[in-house]
Amino acid sequence: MTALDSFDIAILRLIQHDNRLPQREIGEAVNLSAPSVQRRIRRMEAEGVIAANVAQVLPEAVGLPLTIIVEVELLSETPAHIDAAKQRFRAAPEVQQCHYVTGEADFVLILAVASMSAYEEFTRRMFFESGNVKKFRTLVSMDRVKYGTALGF
Amino acid sequence: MTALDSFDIAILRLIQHDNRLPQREIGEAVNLSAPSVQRRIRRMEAEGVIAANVAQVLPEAVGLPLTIIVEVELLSETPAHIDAAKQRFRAAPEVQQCHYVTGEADFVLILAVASMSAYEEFTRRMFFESGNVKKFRTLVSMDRVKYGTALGF
DNA sequence: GGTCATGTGAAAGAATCTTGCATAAAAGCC
DNA sequence: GGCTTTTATGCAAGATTCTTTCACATGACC
Repeated sequence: MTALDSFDIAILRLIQHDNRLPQREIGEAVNLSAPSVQRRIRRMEAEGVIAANVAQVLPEAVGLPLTIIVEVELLSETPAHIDAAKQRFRAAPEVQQCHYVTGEADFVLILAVASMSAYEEFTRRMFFESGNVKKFRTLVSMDRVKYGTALGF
Repeated sequence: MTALDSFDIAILRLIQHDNRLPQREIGEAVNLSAPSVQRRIRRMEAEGVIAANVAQVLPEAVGLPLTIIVEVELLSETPAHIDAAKQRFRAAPEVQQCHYVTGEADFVLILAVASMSAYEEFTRRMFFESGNVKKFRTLVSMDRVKYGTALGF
């Protein structure tokens, strides 16, 4: 993965907020021609610097108004159990984000669910039936104050 | 905000993973003409159902390899203090996501920072100098197991 | 039945993306 | 220094995609 120069950074800064900006406009903003912008974007996509191009959907609009953050502590923390948990969480549709963390918990999950009962069902399925969860801590979001994947660079 | 039908849902399902899919291809996948797909996407953008169209940038690539999750508990929880905290967190470039939550904490932050010392500097600036933070709990991400804004619908 | 509102597809037009190519700057190498 | 190689650039043409127009179909409501 080759290093990014200031043009790449400037392009990323723009498209991480709006990836439908025409290449011509990006070019004007960063002082580059449209084809150059395009080649740089393609290169960064190929390198994985740009992980994905996505539309951000309002959770409420698709019937998932509840955002819930859960800290999960496992009983067994052997590599095999950790990996099994990762796979489980990754595969669960309710899980929007999942982090394997150091500190007082093993995992932090961010969920998008339809209701508290949907969350309860999730906890049964993912925490109790698996048999490897020691405890979990639930934090219900009242306000998604800041949301998205934009970075501060 | 008018309700979404099954076509809208099908379109969202596709573009929340790849918003550069040609309208023609989306149309073929959902059995609609390209102009129809386009009008639906426009409508959903205008209504806010589609909150944004963005490129997801790999944090490592732009010098922010550390993802840190912080739970923050405030001293004073008056509405004025809550709002002040929301503004502070929203404005901080390190803060990628911020949730105001019920439960054992007031806020959950997800940070993207360059290093542990950058994080320490952040805690000084945001937690100590503000004077309204009772305590905070730090969880450092070792693995972004699942990451993004895609929803499971 | 008639009217209105809404959504649709086909086709033309506009804008954007993509590629080929000649050139220029930078890097490596005698 | 002078040469070659590599890499990136802009221009312009071509291909693709997006956008608009328009006539038509469907269903709701009197």
